[in-house]
Amino acid sequence: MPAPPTRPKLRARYDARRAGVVEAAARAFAANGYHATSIEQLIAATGLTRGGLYHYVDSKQDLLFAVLDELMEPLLEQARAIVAEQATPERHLRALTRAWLVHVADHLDHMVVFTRERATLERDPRWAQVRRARDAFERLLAGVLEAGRADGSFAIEDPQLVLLALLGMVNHTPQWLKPRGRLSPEQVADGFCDVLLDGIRARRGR
Amino acid sequence: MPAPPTRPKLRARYDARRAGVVEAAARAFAANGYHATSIEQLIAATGLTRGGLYHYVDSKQDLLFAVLDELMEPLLEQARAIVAEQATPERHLRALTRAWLVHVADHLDHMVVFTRERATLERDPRWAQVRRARDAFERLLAGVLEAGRADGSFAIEDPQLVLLALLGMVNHTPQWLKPRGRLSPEQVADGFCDVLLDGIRARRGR
Amino acid sequence: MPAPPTRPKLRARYDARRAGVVEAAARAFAANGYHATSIEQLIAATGLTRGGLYHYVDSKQDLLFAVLDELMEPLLEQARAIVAEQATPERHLRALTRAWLVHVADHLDHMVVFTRERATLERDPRWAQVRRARDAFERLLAGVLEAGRADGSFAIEDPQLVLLALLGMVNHTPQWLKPRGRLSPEQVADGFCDVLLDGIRARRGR
Amino acid sequence: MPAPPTRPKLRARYDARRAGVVEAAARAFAANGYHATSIEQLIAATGLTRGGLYHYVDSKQDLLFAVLDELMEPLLEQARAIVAEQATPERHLRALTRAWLVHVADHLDHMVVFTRERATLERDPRWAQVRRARDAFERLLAGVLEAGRADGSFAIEDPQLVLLALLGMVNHTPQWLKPRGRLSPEQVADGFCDVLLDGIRARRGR
DNA sequence: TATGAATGAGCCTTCATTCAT
DNA sequence: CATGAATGAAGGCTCATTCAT
Repeated sequence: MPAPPTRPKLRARYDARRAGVVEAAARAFAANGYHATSIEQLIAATGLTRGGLYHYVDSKQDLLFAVLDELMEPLLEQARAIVAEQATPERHLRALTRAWLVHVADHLDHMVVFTRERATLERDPRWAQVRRARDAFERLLAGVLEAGRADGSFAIEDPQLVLLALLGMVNHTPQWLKPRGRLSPEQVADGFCDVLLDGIRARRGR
Repeated sequence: MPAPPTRPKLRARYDARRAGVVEAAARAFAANGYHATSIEQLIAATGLTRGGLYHYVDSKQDLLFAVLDELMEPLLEQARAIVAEQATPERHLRALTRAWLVHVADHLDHMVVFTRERATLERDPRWAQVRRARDAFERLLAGVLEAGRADGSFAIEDPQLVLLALLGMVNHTPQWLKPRGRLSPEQVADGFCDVLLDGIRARRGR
Repeated sequence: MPAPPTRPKLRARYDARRAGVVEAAARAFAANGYHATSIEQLIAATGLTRGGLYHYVDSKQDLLFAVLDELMEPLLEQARAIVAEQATPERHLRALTRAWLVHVADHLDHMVVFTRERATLERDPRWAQVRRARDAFERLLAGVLEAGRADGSFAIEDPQLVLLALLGMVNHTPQWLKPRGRLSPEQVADGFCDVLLDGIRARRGR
Repeated sequence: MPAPPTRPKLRARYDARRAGVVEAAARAFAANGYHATSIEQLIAATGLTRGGLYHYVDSKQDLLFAVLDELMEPLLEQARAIVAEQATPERHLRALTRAWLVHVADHLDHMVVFTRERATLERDPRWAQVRRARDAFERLLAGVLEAGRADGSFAIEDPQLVLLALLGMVNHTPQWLKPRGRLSPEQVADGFCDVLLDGIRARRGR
């Protein structure tokens, strides 16, 4: 991969093409898995030539990380903005879950790649950065749960387990959520929060 | 792969060795991913030679399905036995979740392989059988939720969403559950059921 | 095998190299048999590398069919041109046999491969096309014999048997014909026709 | 291959089984080619086990030569008996061709193997013996033609070419002759001799 | 800048044969 | 006698990547 062009006009075209490549890679990796996706398929999907692809990309692994960077960083930013606002823990929890699920729904391919290729990635130093972002996001969630416990609005026995339950619900989502399915991402988020907050046991007065 | 021996003595040894191969494959596939695991690594892990491995196995993919068969079929059998017993929906739910989580904890590698290699497998006809078992298990869970709704013990707005929430919690488990971790599989199961049934909202009288 | 280049200059070089590969394959397959010829031998014969060979060829079998396509199609074309001309059946027969034998002599390797690898090929769908060409050629020969019988110049009891006799003579030719042997292909063709037409029995007035 | 048993009773069973193996090998080699036939297929065809097969056979190549020995030696013996009898060259020629074609018809598989696997065999010292038998047979045929020329009954311009024509006709036969086809081997032999002797040109007085 | 030919290590699998039991 | 587990070299093929043009 030669250095990207510096003149703005060329740079714009370059960036657009690289984005297209990453997009195509996300789709292909999600559909067939990273290892089972060949460079050949990628050039077919992008319309580039063999050599052309390597103008925008250092290596196949580079593409994998490019996909993941599009996933975690923006979500983390949003999440930080949400918890920075003044609100009750429940409101924070609901807002975070909504933003999170919308983001997931907008990046189904990226999510699939993220959860599947952990083994592929773990040995690469760049993985640490991706993981840092994910951990930071999870800590924000944990903080909200803790805040609720502290102010008495949540009755949580094992905070870690509750966090893992929520992570499970949402991270499992890409396995079944369809872009134009019965439920919108927001509805799913609300439904999950309802379950998490109130459970499904029938009670008098509900 | 030649036909397995028929004489009982030889057959026993044969079966034991094949089981060892499948076991090693599960570990390797879970650790590195199916595609990134080479036959070379497998023979190193089993102590067999290149050709020797193919006495017990038809192909690498055969091994993948052997791993999955060990996962789904026994769980499904247990689950059927549980729901066959007379009990309240809550008891059924708790028992199912316990059995399920214990099984998952005993087959962490298998689970990791199962959730990760879907793309690898979906084109193979044997996948249909694995999927059928999984679907049957999920239908048992759905049936229990429905029974609770019918007898008024569960207040569920969207049964499918609740089922997906539970599936998410448990299927996500192999990502973090450690064999001798802080919580036993039974504790995790109980914790998940507590959350699912009662939620985390603080209420008077709890 | 990537798609062949489209720019004429590159295409020409590509075609020439592919032809060289097919040529070398014909030689090697004829000398050692298809199965006993390894890709290794082929790359040694072509000067290409392992991977380089696969730029010009899809598979070893592809090479086998490439050899056969060079054999049958051009012969069939020539044969059609010959029978299209106005002439007596004897002249047609002699012209066909000459063209045929010259073609065989120019493609000794291809012929050897063709007659030997039938079993290898018969399961491949491309074999049907090769066979169609061969059948068409044989039908042209049969037509000439029939025309001779119709116009009274040939006295044939069993046309099929005569055709098979001629086919045998010529198809057996690659087993013994040497490129610069005592007899030219034309002489062989004429000799065969003499035998076929007049036999070897001594008669008064010959 | 251990030494064959010497006690007559055991020897008989041994010989019968070995003959069965050779028979199965002939069929398999003819159908699929020598290289494409695996030992696995052979044990399936014979009902023996892997190791059992090697009680009757030294190696796969051994089998190939066993097939060919069944082919050439008996034919040569018959041919010698025929030319040893007092008769005209034409009678000799007709008798030889009949015996030959009957033998070919009874050993279609062997013939196919013989003509196809030349390349496989040529490097083996045992090939010399097979070839010697074949050459001897061809010399007998050549002798008959020569005798006819000498006594004035055959008018032959190029004896070698005529011999090659006849060899071609008959050796090509296994490509199309079916066990219970329209023509018996004897009819085919007679037809070939008719063509070879008298040709197909219409003449007054025929 | 863009091309596509070329690389060569590495992949999964097959196979004839041997030998301890 | 017979078995079938084991061998390990060799097979055909794929693939991410490089580089002369």
